[in-house]
Amino acid sequence: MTTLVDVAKKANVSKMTVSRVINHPDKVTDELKRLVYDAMHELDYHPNMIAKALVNKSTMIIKLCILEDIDTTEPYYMNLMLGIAKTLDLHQYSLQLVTRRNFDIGNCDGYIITGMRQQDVEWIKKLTKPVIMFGENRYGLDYVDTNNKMGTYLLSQLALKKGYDRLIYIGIDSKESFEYSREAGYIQQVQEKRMVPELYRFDNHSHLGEEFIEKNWDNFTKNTAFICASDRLAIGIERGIARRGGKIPEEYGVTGFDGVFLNQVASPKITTVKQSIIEMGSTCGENLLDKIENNDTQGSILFEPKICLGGTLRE
Amino acid sequence: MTTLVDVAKKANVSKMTVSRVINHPDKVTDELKRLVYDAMHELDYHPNMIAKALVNKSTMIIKLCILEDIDTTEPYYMNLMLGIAKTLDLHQYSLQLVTRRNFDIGNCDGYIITGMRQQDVEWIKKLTKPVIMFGENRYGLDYVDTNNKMGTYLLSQLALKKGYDRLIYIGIDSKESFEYSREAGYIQQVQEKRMVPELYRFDNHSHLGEEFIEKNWDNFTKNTAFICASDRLAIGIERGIARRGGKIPEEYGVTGFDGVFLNQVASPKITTVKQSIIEMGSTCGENLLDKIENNDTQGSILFEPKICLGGTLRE
DNA sequence: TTAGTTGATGCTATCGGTAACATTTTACTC
DNA sequence: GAGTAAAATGTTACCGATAGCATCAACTAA
Repeated sequence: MTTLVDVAKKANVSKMTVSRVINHPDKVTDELKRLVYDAMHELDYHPNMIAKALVNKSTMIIKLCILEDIDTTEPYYMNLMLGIAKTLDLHQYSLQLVTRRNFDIGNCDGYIITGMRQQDVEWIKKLTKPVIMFGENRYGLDYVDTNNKMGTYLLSQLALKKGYDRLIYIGIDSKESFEYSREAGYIQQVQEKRMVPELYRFDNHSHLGEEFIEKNWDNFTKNTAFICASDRLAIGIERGIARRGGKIPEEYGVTGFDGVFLNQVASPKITTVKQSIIEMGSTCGENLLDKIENNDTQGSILFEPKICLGGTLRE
Repeated sequence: MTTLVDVAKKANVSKMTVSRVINHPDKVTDELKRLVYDAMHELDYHPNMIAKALVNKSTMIIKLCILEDIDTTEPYYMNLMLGIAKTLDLHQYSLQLVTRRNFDIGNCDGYIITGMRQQDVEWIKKLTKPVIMFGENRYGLDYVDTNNKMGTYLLSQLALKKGYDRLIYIGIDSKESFEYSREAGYIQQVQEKRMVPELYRFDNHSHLGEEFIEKNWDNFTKNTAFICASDRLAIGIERGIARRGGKIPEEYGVTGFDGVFLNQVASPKITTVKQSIIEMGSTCGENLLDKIENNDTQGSILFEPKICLGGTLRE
């Protein structure tokens, strides 16, 4: 493998000059720069990241910590990893996939953490390396997420625009930040129209949505739209309505959130918020590397929700 | 961060002795060893892998190269990565997820490659670092895979034992090694029983299996079992039979291969070969690290197939 | 007793870079 | 053209580990 010294010899300069050409090119004359570039090119020189890491006391490793149990049937985490990996590869960083148990094994330059619960805040705040969360939180930890509030706000708005005159929110029965935000988006839209919010919450299983509809069918006047906090719940609602003979989208509207795999199974397809997890993961990586390399305190990043029209709202 | 020198000072020895305690403990007296261990423990010493990597001219990085288009809705690759990551973390290695395009960016100590086609053999054979393939091949490249042949052999055997008297093989129309092996397993079992093999091949989509059954229904005498090369195809066959009013498992048997997510959707569940991709990935990692660290030429590893009983064979 | 052998431990250079300081060159002023 | 500041380039030490040789003590054999 060619090293700095090889290049230096070829270009008849000291290795420091070569190093400067790479890291502080403005401090080297154009003439020498060209000499060095030529030599580098000729020898097919690639800097040794390990040596660099040693002097910088860095590791070129990012740990991705998934705190939830991983449901491998959901493409969510796979997409996240693909996105992160894309960015890291580009910058020659590599990835360690860790869980809470093996979190402390080995060093790294920064962390991406996802699936955080309240009890995790404490130890996460104690970390001494840059951290970015994937998924919103309200503990002051920087994060990357879809703008959840805006998502349900827009879906509610769309439902109203399509002429549904009653909006019911079907939420996830959990105390996580994203759920509060989704509720908030719905509530804001409804209140702006001087309507009364109606919220129900269930564990995130489609059959719970289905049962809810079946049991309470008589309460649901025609021309109602259900704004659901997840595609799972939306699919359940959809099935429930179908069972009771309700017509979607003519009589009832349904919206979801997420763009999970299950949506492919639904019929008609749910109108939902599509999240590009890959892109978000990629941004998440960029953000973290920025923090690491430029000591930048970026703050959080919200992705604007993209509404993905299915067949569960009119027109 | 504590270093060798810190430990050496604490233990009143030279840093070389500390290094020896770690790497060649047999060359140090027990007394010094204990002194050093105590000091290491007291200072919470962890070797700096980067420095180690620099002298060893290693990188502590393994590249995982997925050559297929990744279908993120399949948990396959997620499981693979989880398995690999588990092993690598344990050995302080980290992972780079690369595609053919960014394959050459940056250095590494070894490769895990999956989704290989024939055209890839050439460049893979030229790699100078240890390689292990995930998925069988017939080009002499070491691999980790389920014993595909044994899988269909056993499923066929089971179907016969359950009393089905005609076995039809539904294969995947591709020239990949695993498919040949699965066919071979079926053929061997059938020939041992002096029966005549009947093989059909389709692209790996359930609807193709379904259509095949519908169109050729009259050919399929009762008491036939379909040995399918994938759960996807098996689900299609199952649906086709159901549509035509055939009874599973009483009149017809079906077996699959893989244990993919879709099986959860099938009813009744397919009798299939369950592959623990996580475990296989983990072994794959161990194998590669062995090759790297011990210069070991391990050869391939076959996992014995585990038959997972569903409701598509009698009893 | 003394030379030779063996085993335990220490010393030094090295891996491939970078920062800090040292030195040389350049440019500009009077 | 000497004096000086600024810019360009070189020298040295160091990051944290390991290999190889040097040293030294203990033990064996003549």
